[in-house]
Amino acid sequence: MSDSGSATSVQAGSPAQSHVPRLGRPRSDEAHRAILDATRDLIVEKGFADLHLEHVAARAGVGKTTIYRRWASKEALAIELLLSLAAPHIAIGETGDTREELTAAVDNAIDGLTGSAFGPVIRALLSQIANNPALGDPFRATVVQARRTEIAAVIGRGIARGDLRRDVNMDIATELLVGPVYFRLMFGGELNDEFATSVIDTLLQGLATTPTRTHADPMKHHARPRDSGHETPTTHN
Amino acid sequence: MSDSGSATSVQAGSPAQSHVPRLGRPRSDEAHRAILDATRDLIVEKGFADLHLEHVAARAGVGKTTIYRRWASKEALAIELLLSLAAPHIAIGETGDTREELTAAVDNAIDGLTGSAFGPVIRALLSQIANNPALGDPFRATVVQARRTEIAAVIGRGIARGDLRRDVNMDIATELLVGPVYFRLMFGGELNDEFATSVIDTLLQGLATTPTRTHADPMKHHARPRDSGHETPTTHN
DNA sequence: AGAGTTACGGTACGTAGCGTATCCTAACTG
DNA sequence: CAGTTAGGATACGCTACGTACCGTAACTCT
Repeated sequence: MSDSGSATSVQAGSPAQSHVPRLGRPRSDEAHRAILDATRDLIVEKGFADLHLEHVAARAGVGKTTIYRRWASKEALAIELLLSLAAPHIAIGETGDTREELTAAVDNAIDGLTGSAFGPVIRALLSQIANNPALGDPFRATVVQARRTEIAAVIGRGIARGDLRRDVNMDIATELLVGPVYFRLMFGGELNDEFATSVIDTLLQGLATTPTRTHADPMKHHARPRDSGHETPTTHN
Repeated sequence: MSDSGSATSVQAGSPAQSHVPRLGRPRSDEAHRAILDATRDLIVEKGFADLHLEHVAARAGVGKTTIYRRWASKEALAIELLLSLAAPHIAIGETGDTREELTAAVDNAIDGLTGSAFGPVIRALLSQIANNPALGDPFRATVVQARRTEIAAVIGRGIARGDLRRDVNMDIATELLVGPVYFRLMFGGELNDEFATSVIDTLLQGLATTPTRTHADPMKHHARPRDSGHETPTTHN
């Protein structure tokens, strides 16, 4: 198993990478793709719980052996599929308009979940991601991290433009932007443009640089929201 | 908790409720509890995918038959367990302080997920909730709906006190409050008081009555009494 | 060209959990 | 008491698991 040389635990690594011509018959890229495609289709059709490698092998037209030789488990196969599906839905273009870019962040997440196989696959793998570090860690290290970075860049640009508060917590902001999307994915609700707009509308009031020092609100959160025991911004009424 | 007799589709119902003494030997409450407890322990230990009813039966000290007589499937058993675990973490007390109550909403979610078996169980069942209507529908109809209602009440009180904008969308607000919690549950991150405070801090600026207008529906809602029409701070620097 | 090496698809195997059926016993009603 | 329903236990056929083995295919090295 010289293949596992760099592989930490889960991933098999695509054979196309190895330019070093190893001994013996090389692994078939065709089989690799066929297996991933069959896995994708079967997860979408039946869900992860009813994904059986014997069926994958049959649909992909390969032997069971070929699958087991490359992936240690159903989960390992699934995470590679998941990562390959997630990639196209991360990047956010720079338009110069902060609101547009933030909306794009939410729309990106929605599109990924509704417009491709990524949605069904991640839905099927949520529990594994949340529970199984062998599957969750690579996902967090790539997909989640990439999205956080992308959104942080958007927020950074928004701050630079003067549109957003300078003390915005990037992580919290990311979670506020994307959390509702995943909430609806799990617990029901439409995932459409109107939803994205509402999230941004509601959220921007907190992210935008606003003259919060109105008469009603005695400018509590200026730099650090945690110092000086926070009296509520709840007004007296 | 579960009611009696009316076995709709998923639920089996606890026999304790039925005051009508039906014929024959009554079902054992003791066995019922033992099964649910064993299910909880095994889900926490091994996850839903590796939950096997034969193991549940063995650990609970009952026959497999007894489980199958009461629950139609592994999922049905799991949803009853889940609902019984979720109940204690929904209600939000009325303190008169809007910020406190909103924080309580987030803390409630966090406490439920970190301080009881509910967290591990729901983590294990996320995929099922998202994918399997037999499990997801009852969950949404009870737990999710209850939380939405509770938070809507908090927001309603905040509006009445003049602390929150009158045009707040209850659903969006709920998702913004709780979504980040579930996001971290799935994708990593601390679930503690500091996190809750940050979420509220960031979010309140959007929910609190502040003289900011975003972009959509320019002024179809109530006129803004306290401030002159402010420009959108979000775009076109 | 031939030897060596590795991957291929296919098949067979023991293991494990599924969900059902069947058994006899236990508990409760009338 | 008979009638009815639930209890634990066991056995069954089914399906998928993961491994081992087969003969063949593809590639490298000498």
